[in-house]
Amino acid sequence: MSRIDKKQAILDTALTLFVSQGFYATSTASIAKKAGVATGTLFHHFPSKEALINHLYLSIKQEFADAIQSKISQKGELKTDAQNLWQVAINWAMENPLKQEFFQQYSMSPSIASEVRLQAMNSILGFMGQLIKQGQKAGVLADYPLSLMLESCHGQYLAATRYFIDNPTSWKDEEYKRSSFAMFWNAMKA
Amino acid sequence: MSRIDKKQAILDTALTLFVSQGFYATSTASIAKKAGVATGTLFHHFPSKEALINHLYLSIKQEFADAIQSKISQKGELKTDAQNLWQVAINWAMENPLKQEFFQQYSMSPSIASEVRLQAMNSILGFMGQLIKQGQKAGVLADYPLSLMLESCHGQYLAATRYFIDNPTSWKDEEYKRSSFAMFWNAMKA
Amino acid sequence: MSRIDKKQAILDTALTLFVSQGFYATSTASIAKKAGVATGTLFHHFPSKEALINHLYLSIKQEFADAIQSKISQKGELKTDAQNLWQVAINWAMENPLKQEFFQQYSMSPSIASEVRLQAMNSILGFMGQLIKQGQKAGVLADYPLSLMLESCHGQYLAATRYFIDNPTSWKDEEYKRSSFAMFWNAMKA
Amino acid sequence: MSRIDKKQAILDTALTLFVSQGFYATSTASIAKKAGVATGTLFHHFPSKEALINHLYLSIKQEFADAIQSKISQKGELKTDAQNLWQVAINWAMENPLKQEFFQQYSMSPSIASEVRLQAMNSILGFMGQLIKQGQKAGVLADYPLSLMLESCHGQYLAATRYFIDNPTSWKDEEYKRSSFAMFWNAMKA
DNA sequence: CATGAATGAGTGTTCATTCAT
DNA sequence: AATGAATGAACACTCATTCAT
Repeated sequence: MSRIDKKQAILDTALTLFVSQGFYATSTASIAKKAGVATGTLFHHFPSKEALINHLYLSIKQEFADAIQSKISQKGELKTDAQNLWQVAINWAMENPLKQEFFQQYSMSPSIASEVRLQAMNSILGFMGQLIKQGQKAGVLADYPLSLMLESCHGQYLAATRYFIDNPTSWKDEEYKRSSFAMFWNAMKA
Repeated sequence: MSRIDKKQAILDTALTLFVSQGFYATSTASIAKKAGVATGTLFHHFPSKEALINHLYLSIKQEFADAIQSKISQKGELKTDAQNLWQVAINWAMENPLKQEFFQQYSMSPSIASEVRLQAMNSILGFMGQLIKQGQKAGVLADYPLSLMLESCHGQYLAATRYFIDNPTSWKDEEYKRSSFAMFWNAMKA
Repeated sequence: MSRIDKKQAILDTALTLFVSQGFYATSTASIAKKAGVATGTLFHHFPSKEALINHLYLSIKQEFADAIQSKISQKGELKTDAQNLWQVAINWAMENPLKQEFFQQYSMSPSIASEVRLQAMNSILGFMGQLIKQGQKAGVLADYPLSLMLESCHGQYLAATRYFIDNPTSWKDEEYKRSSFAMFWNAMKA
Repeated sequence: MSRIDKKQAILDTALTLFVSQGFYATSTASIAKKAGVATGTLFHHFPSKEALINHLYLSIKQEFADAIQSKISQKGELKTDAQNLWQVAINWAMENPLKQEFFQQYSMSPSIASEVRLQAMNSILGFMGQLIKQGQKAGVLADYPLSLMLESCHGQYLAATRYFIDNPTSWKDEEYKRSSFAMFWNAMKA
């Protein structure tokens, strides 16, 4: 196993254990053991357990942002774009349930340094903010305060993924898919 | 200080410390000290630290449910009722920011036994479920799957309180108040 | 074993182990085990290993100062007083070889906080300083700079106890006893 | 940087760090880093951390012995020779404060193997022993037991250098210089 | 020779919990 | 019921040392 493999093995194992047992109930020793490395190796790559979870948080947020932005295109028809975005975002969650679960658990938790949380939030919200402003200019979206809309979007997304991850078959059901987008869209439309 | 006072002091202090430092970063000794009781006393009232936070969770959820249900009345006009409900619910959060923050942090956290979480959830959602079903029968609310709507409601509520607790002055601003309800209502309306 | 007994057992054991193995080679666990208490108990009485050795250092210095000052009397004839002082001080060292060894090892070591070292030093040196000044005024002692004389006294005392502890039978030999005092006294006399 | 340069860099850095932080508080990694070499390199030159400090101790003792012996000459007048010796020895300490401080800290510490300490001691004391014996034969020095006098000399030297290193300007003051030698000499003279 | 990633035994310290008073 | 000293398992983290490159 190469250097990079070891680092990745630590990150992967940490993700699994943090989600299934929680941050504090997961000892660094157990991460190292399950990842197949020595305890010291974990601390060779990450200066502390805190640094490990922060790194995990940021890298997953980045991975999510990259996945979304690479797959959506703006063709002009905003509702279609939004529908596409919603589908891609929830698809990502369905394909990465562990990572999504990680967000659900740690987005509000004091285990993640608040500055890290902010930094991650802004990278995504900047992008969403642009979209919403465009929609408002075009008269398609309601003129609610931007920051409130962003928080609402985020809340709806968390709620929808929570639901579909707990009930994965529903995501294959067109009625559920359509309903979830409808609630998301109607909340914001003009 | 009487028995009951001591028990309450422990609960109050635990709430404050769990929210500001997190469950695992808060030692039972520090709770006892700040509450002005001996370390052993905490364990006379609660068999374990886990039992303490579970008790806290359930009692706050109950307090919330009581506060809501005592203040809303169903006059027949569903939208007005909903508006009233939304306002009452967010008011409660604004008046009890520590308790609301506690929900935000622990609703998704493995610190709370999942059965306790479910139990608390159902007591509130049962009530909400009734309201939504009525609205659908009356043709005022859209016919989306009930469980999905409940999750969405919950998500919107969490998002809104998150926002207003972070920006308390906005809750005095009619535009923000109206906007937040509009998003909540439009998401669900027929 | 009572509370105080446990604390004392910890101090006694720490003294023995610190002297025989050194501060860093002595684990807190080994101190606790040999003292017959749990590891946590050590930290119940001393907030840290550092605090333990500092406490040890100060309490032994105090014990030495008390022992000396209780046994010497100033009759006016300074040389006789000095001889008495020298004998009492070395006797103390011979009767407390562990404590003397502790000084030898830790008086110069960075294991003891420098402020603690200073504090201890001053309590003894204040007393010695008085004696020397009296001797100078009486014309019995040479008019060397006081601080230099104090350092020299200390050095002679450390050297003598080092020697007699390594060669305990010599302390019963009048020639050695007389010689050691002669060097001490002649160094300072007018 | 050549092999020898690297080895010297390691020794120099080790000296600095051992003195300023203590042996156990100085990690081999920190020595290597500050010396500008890899961690493994340190272990190419010294089989262990222990070996490193022992080497350091012996080489500095040797350096001291060489410096002293190269600069003193025995002209016959013992007091003058002694004065010269005292001055040269303290001068060396003043010019090599780090190395002197190293002795102060480690001469009594268990960090240095006791056999190494003895070996170093004897190389110097052998030389001093000769001088004292000559002085006694010539009737200039008192007939105290030799081993006791050697220990006393050493103690006075340590005390004097401690003082002058802490108060470097005093060493330029003739009064202090004269006083320190006077105490040293009077202690031993016949 | 030189490197630095990897190792894993060992450390100081914490803390939920117990129990004699 | 209330206390707080005592417990000891568990933890995050360190570090001298090794060895493949």
